[in-house]
Amino acid sequence: METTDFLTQLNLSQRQAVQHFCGPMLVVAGAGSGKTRALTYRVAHLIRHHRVHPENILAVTFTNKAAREMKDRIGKLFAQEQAEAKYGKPFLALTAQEQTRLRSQVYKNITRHLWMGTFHNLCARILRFDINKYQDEKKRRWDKNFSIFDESDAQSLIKKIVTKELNLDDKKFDPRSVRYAIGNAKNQGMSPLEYQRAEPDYRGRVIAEVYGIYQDNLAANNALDFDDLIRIPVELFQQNEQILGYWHQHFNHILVDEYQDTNRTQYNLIRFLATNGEDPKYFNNWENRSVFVVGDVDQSIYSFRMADYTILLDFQNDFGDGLPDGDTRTMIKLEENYRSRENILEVANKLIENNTQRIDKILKPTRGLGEEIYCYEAENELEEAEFVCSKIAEITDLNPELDWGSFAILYRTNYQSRPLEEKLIHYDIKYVIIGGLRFYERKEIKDALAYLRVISNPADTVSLLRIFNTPRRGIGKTTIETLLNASSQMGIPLWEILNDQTSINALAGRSSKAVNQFARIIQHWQDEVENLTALEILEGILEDSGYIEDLKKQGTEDADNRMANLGELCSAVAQFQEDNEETTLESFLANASLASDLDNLQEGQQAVSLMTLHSAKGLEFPVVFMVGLEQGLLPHFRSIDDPLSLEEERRLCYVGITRAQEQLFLSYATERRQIWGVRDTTVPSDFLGELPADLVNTNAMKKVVYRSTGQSKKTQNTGVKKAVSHQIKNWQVGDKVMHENFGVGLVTNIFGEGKKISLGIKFGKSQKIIDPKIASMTKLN
DNA sequence: GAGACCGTTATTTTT
DNA sequence: TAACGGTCTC
Repeated sequence: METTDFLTQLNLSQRQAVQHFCGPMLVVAGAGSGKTRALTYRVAHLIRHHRVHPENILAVTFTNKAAREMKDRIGKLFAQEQAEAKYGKPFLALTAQEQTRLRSQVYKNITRHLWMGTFHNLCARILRFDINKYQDEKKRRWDKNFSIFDESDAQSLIKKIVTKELNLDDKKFDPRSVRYAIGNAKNQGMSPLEYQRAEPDYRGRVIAEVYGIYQDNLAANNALDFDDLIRIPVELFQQNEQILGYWHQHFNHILVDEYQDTNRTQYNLIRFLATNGEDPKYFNNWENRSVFVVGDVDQSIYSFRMADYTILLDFQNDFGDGLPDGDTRTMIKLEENYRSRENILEVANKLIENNTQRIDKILKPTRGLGEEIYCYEAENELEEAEFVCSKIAEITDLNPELDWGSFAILYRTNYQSRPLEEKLIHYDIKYVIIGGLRFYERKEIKDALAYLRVISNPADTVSLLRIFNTPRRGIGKTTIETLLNASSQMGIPLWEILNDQTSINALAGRSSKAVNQFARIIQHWQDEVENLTALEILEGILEDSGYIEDLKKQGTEDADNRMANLGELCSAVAQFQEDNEETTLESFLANASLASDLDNLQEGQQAVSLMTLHSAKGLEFPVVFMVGLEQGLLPHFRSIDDPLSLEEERRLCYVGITRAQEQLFLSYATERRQIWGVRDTTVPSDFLGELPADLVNTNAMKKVVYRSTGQSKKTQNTGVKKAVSHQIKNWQVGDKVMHENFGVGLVTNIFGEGKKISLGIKFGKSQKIIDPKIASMTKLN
């Protein structure tokens, strides 16, 4: 339990960080160096020692989970302190009732007032106050009930614009890359018009046009996407000195965690708030004011989301005194690692040394040497999964104190979870998947939220269309088209038409009864929005809309599953209401769109955690398995040719390694199911070669029990497979191939043997002779 | 208006 | 391989 005089529990650098009061400060914090602790204690120290009001502290975390945990820890610190002040004994010695009383008091007086959350969360909060004062270059406006569109909402909206509204070829203007370009523009603070000026060629003009229509659509739906949540406050601050002044005054102390993963817009937001819009170089009014950022360039893994670690590298020149490491008063390095065993750290240190883009820093061990690090070569991804499972079983047998919650399996891409799941089930090991198909992206959850959104924000036509005929209530394409047509010609949201019975009767023809009934249900719950809690509305609308009944009627396993998920959603709403002492629909919705799957990761759940390396950032586990260490997977093939992207892949690997406290297992498969169910041979990751050979045991691991899955695979050359298997395939007449230029073909002849083999292949009508070592061609099964 | 069927196409990472 | 979207039929 953490005691009140927390300063004594810190090392010198940590203490310096915690005691920092005013002015800028950069904390360079390596993995496992106790930076969360430093952040937590500093917030507590500001409140307790410097008498800063919690309301005046803005703390940005990378996930909601991190924010919740930090609030929780701060709450505990104060509860402890007050237990001693009031009752003269430690918190845990109080009765349960006294404990609850104290904790809710601390919540009411302190933690509740902190502005602590992700950029998106905090900005959404700011916008609920001020978005009605914003209008963009085309006079588009929003009001405080705005919906937040997630990535898939945004994507399908853009697809609709590209294919339906502009009649463009979605091969040439792939909605995903268009979305990416728009996101890019937004994160550089560019409006559609500015983008058009910056990219005047044909493609740029088209994208600018899509961007403009996209913003029209968002505004018409009273909706924002993730990027807008941050971009709009920044623009608002630029436009309006008074609003900026207000928030600048409000947030005296700004803390940012994971600063290496902020992007330009987020940086601008911080800069505006900290210096009231002035150039940080010349800003010197730091009285009662600070910017305190914590980060680690070696763990910057979000450049695909426009994160830019040079923002961290520039901090010293930007806000700081710019002095060299020895003399500076605006930078502290935390290098002692309290998490991992020495050999794990050494492997991590050696790996990351290969990167050029860094601040010089090593992880210093404090915990002594640990178990040997193993690297296992599997034949394929199923056997790799087999290895992981049998190791978990073996380790839990030998160490009764470890439960399944002590293990994590980390991979590069979500689809790698499948074979692992299969084997975990086979071994009867309990597991949780973090990420993948996220809870809030499931169909039934999105449907339920769409109902809630329409109730809260009737202008949200995207959500309205989602549920209009879900469950089936006999409203078809023609009816919807007629109604939509009317709404666009009159320039009003679809709901305005549905809200009026006469309009429905005039337009909907045969379906008017069904449409009217639907409209009445929505109206009913809209009327109750002020009187009822979010939970009551959710349960009511699920029943009223016939959604639950429809699922019950189906009676399939899938439908049962969906019902269970809806039940879980109800519990989530209940939980939210309890945690936040806030029961309005509006506040729940604001939160739900931004919730991530990581939020569901509960400690002490006694299940093995499966997640991507990205999701694993900030977490730690006694035993870590990193699977799929192959060229093309880690590093991912899309990053392999670009040196800077390759460095990011290396950081990703580094993040994975540094999650392990006691023991680390690495593995790769020599043959892997790739795309379209086609098997292919693989090459071990280059990163493995960068690890110190004397610390990683690559032998000794083959004797894992292999539980046969049915087909016995006979490979002739197991011993040398690693070196040559990606070059030599055993070709036979009748093999099918996929050729990059000629498509699918059938092997009809084989000429020569061994390395000098050539193949006669029939592609449709034409016959060709091809050297398989040179051709870009893969063998199909 | 609903459901079946077939062909196409996609896998990086996430707030 | 699997999931999705478009088309066709009743």
